[in-house]
Amino acid sequence: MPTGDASDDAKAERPREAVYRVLASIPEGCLASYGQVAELAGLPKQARQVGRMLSLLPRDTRLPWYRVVNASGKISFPAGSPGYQRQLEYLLDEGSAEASGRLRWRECRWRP
DNA sequence: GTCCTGACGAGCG
DNA sequence: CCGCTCGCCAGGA
Repeated sequence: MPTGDASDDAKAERPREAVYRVLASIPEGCLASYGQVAELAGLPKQARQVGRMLSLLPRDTRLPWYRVVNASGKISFPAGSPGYQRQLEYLLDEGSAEASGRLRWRECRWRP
């Protein structure tokens, strides 16, 4: 076999799994930034990749995607959009946000 | 192959 | 605090 592309497939799925793992490890009541998740997943400087993966998650996923916000400490959906509303709901539920929509940032360190 | 887009982030004025 | 630019990288047209 002239090429070792079989390992490429496995390689392509590694980042995805790593992100899911980190995502699932975010403690309830905490918030993490895309960049933080990317770094913990071994993908430094690739916050956008994390965002893209989250956008591909099925609606019925059990992963706490809503605990991920941007580095400004805000929801990365346009205010008022469906995604924004949904995420805000979850965060209100966990006490990570106020009714006004303002998020309560907490410096959370955890072990993935 | 190139060009544009995107649930981002840091830097600068 | 706001808006703009550039860097990063995967996907789709």
